[in-house]
Amino acid sequence: MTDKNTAATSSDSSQNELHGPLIVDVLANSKPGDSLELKGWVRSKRESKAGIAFVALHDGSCFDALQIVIDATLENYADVQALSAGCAISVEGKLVESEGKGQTIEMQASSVTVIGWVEDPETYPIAKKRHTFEYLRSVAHLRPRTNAFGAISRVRSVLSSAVHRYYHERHFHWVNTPLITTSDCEGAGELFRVSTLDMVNTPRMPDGSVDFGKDFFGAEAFLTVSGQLNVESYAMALSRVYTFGPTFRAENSNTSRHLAEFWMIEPEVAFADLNDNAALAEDFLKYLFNAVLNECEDDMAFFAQRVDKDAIVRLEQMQNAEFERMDYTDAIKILENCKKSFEFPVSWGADLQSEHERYLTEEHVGRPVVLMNYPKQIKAFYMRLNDDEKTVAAMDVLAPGIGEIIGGSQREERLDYLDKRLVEQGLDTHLDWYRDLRRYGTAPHAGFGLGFERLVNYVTGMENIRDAIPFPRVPRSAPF
RNA sequence: UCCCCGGUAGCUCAGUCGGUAGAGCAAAUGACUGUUAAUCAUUGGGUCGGCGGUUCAAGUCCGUCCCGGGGAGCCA
Repeated sequence: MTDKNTAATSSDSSQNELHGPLIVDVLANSKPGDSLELKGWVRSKRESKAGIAFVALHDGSCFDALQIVIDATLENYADVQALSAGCAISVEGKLVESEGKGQTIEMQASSVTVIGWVEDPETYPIAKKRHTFEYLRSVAHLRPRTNAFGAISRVRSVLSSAVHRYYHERHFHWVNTPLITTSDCEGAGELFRVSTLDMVNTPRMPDGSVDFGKDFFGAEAFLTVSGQLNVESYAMALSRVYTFGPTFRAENSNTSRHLAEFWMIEPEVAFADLNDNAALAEDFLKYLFNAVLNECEDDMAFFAQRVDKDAIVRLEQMQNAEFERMDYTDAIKILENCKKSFEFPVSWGADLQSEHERYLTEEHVGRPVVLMNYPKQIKAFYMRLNDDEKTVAAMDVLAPGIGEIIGGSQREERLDYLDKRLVEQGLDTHLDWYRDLRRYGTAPHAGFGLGFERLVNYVTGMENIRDAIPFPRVPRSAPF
């Protein structure tokens, strides 16, 4: 489809040829005296009836709006007077140094064209006032027009780009694992069924059970809960790989940290052990934080001012701090010996509760903690059994304020050990293809999963994961 | 799924002892020659989440359902 004659390939500023410059370009590159045309939406309008109107024009390309100064002598000034928040307009004019205090540069308009009116300013859901995040969730199709959701969107996009850049620079290859799977044992959570069967007249087997052989894939199918098993097969050929895509869990989880549809990043590295895995997780997170600090200065300043005053400091301090690495067994000792009284008991062999994780990362250490080597009975079948035969080479990265942000492990590469775990978990009749990876040139390998929305929240200081994804899907709610 | 809290104007909330509703913001209109969440004045705006019950009378009390928030479990 590429064509050397298209405009996009004939210029080094191709983005500008779509419809004139964006405000981000103007603020970075233009100077007083330049004439240009801008298109965007009205954030606010202040006017002095006797002769002048100020419109804050926003196009989402950056945090800032550009102030447009409009003289009453303009022939369609009545239109300008009728503008309200949300109107789409096109403005031609000349950049001038601002006489006002809030900005250094502004545009003196020579013409203003209204592209789209707001039909009823009083009921426009994004009125020129503060709104709660809770309310904005109910107008998720309009909330990107606010400062906060504009900023979240740009940070999310920059993070996503940095994820790919980080791995690309280190010769990891992006593998697009399937979203539909017929294996019901990927090891995490409840699954969403994918089916084209008639739910009213369902085909049945003689014993009355559903005949999934007649279903679209000829077998029971689900939305994936993880791309890990699939991406392991590519790690066993391309050495360094990662997935980055949507994931689905049909858990009835009603918390500020869970979504039914979320994005996950899962690197998988051949010939790596658990320590390599922990080092990768730490280096990766630091790279992402650094990217946001460098590329989203204005957006981060907004979060620090309006959402979480520590938003920037937290990421800056991370650059120098080593993540604390701690064995599960040592963590249990710390929890048992600390004076704090917990609601749930602490004992070796039990999974840590939220309150325990929070104590470790927030109070005991005060920065991210990598917890390693968990009891095998509380972890998944694919995690590598340690020499003590009691623990597996698993790790969780816990972050202050957000809890588990990464979960990963060194994988069991020895077929006999893997088979033993599969039998223990009653999965031995499945996953022959996964066993093949251990039969043909097996090798140590390790990887982890990073919840992308949890990362977005950690970076921005936002508290509810429903605000970290454009259109959140949670139990009993998938509007838009 | 469990435990708490909530649902009243476009938004955020108040509403006393049960007696048919109020504020701020937003909006509209007007005033002001440079505003910055402009300011000042005026005006309009209500199925009090749904259903049922108690009562002469319910926003208010009772039951139930729905929706939202916080926390827990599960996890990323």
